[in-house]
Amino acid sequence: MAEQDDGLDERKQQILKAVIDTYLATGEPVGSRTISKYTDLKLSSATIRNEMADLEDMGYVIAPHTSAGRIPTDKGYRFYVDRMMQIMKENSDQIEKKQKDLDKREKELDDMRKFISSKVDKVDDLLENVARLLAKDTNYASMISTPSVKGNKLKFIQLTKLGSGKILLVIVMDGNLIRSKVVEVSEDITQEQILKLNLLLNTTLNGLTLEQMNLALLSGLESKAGQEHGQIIREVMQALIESIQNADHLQIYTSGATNIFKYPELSDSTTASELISTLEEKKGLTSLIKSEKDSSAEDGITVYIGDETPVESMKDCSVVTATYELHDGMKGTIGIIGPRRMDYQKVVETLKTIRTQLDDIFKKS
Amino acid sequence: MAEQDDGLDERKQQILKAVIDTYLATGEPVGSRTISKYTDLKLSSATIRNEMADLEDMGYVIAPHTSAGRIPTDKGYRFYVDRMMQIMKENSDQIEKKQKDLDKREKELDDMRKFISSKVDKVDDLLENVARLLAKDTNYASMISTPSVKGNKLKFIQLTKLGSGKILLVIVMDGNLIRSKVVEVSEDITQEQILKLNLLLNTTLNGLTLEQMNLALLSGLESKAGQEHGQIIREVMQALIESIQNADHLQIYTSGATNIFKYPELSDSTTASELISTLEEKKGLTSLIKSEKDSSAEDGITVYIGDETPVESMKDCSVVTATYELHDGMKGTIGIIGPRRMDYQKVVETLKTIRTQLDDIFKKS
DNA sequence: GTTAGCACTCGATACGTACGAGTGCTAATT
DNA sequence: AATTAGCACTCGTACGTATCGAGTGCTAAC
Repeated sequence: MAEQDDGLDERKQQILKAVIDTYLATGEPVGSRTISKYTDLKLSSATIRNEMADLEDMGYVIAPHTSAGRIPTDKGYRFYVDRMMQIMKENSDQIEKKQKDLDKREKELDDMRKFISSKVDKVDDLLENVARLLAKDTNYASMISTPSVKGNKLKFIQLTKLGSGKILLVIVMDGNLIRSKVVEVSEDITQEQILKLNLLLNTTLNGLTLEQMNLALLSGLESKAGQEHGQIIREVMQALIESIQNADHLQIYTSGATNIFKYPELSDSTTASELISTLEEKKGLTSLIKSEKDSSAEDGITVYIGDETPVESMKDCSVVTATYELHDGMKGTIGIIGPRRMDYQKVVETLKTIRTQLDDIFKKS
Repeated sequence: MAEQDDGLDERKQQILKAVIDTYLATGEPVGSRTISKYTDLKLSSATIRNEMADLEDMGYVIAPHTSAGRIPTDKGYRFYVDRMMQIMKENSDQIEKKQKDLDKREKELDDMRKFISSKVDKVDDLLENVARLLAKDTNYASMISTPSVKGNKLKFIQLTKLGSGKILLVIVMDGNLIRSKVVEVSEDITQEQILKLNLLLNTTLNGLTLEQMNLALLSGLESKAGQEHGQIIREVMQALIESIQNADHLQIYTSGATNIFKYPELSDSTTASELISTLEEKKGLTSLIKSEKDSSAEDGITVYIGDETPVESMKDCSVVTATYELHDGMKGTIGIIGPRRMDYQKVVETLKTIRTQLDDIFKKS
């Protein structure tokens, strides 16, 4: 019965786990008698009561009122999750999935493959669908961000004269991401000017990432081109710069916001309203998106419990996020938003699976 | 005191209007005494009571329980709205807006102009913003659909060789709508083949609407091109056909879903959940989008009250829709979803204003 | 160290009462 | 004949009280 690092002996840990497990399942405060029967450790309710009193003193559980069972505190959840993650990591090699789950996942994978092959060019639709899938599968709310394309290499730029004063600007990046725009210029541009400009742009910029095309380089290019071709060129370049800067437009898709009504503790009118609002507006979600190097969680999965979340309106929720990678450094974020008493195990597993699938998909294309 | 067409004499109409007006304002059943004081018609509560009893018999109002005031029925609302719309139409010429409103609207208009001029190419963003504006302004939920582009004329098609086996396809339509896609072909295509194909496509298709580019024409073109250029061409054409058919992808933006929590009668957990779900999923909203010629409402404004709505989950709501026009025949739909007791007058006016602004904006571009 | 037993707490539920807004009806008034 | 005053009645809401039971903390026994 050695004391653990957290000051919880083995038995306390088991009891805490039992409390959390049953609370996750039922959503109601769990009493000593329940634990006494539920667990395989042969202990009477009285003993459990004593241990639970200790756990309460240590801040892992709390009793909503005197004569109720205990529910986990954030600290309790945190301990539970950390332990779970550690165990998952240790077992990650010898994970042998249950066949049932495998079949289900395989079906989902198929669905996605089918979908993606039908509309390869529509990354947006894909992500939206993934969000939907996630929400449906987990019964929580989901979000997914478009991967950053800042690190994406430019493949091809093309200017085409459209009509008088109008130029079509098309940018193609690695992974076949396309951005296009019609640029209005004040004076007419000749066919030769366009051809020259095309050549200049492609030779100078080809293979560079959007990041590398910093303002200095571009405006240097602008003045260089300007010397040769005058005012109109400057306008085109200006539009190009804008386009490139806008190309990285971060977008977030959400789904299953109404799933939160499945959890009474979140169904309260104002809580729900705020929550759904943030999911609808999307702006508030950016703080959930992983920064470049999130060294703390090397596997890219982060769990925020209750107050830990950076999003104000999610104080009563837990949030699990994972990152997926397009290729080197181009990360997107997937997130699940649910009640504190979410099925962390399942969510983490699901996120891992989906992440892998996304990685595969993007690697292929 | 002549009997009106609806069997409601002038006084009953006034009382009905008074009931609805105050109910719209307060959201609570209104009693006879309130009316007696509120209106300018000098009548005692007893008289009002008698009249209200009549109105109840005729089905215009209903008492939620014996000792409560009356609330309007759908029939009552319908009468009210019809009358309002008629009056608005009659007065449409001599509408002199209150300066306050004008200022406010003008500010909104400015906001939109500013926004639109900054990102002319992003129709999507514009519409999303309009939805947001509407929701914020009215305190109801809003939706807006992208205008159909089936009637849009093709301005320009361009194929460009990207790399081995990859061709960039760009379609530019009237109003500078751009669709682009990367097409993968099994064999390489030569530069000359591409040039020829470009010429063929532009000469044949230029100026046609997407509608006119029916399958027959395109597949005719396909076989014609195919004779000259072989298998690869067929693949390109196939992609083109797909692109054109997908170009008209109807999209719906919604905003302010959480506004419904401002109305207790909709805040019930399941009602709200269903409602927000439909707004989130968007699919169910297509039935609100106006068909080609909705002759019944010549001004393009339609009011659905309660059960009248075609959307199942909105049985407890009222929905007001308006159409805006890009140009001939290219219509989009704007909609407001709120409680039965919505401020119909304000909503209709707001929709009319926004519609006009949208029309202006699209005519200009 | 564990457990049985017991008094105690407190939320949930049910029920009774008081209150008041609003009605319908009748009789008086204009 | 239409309007109004008056009054008994209805019913939802608020509130206080009683009961119940799940679960606790504590003490004493094992």
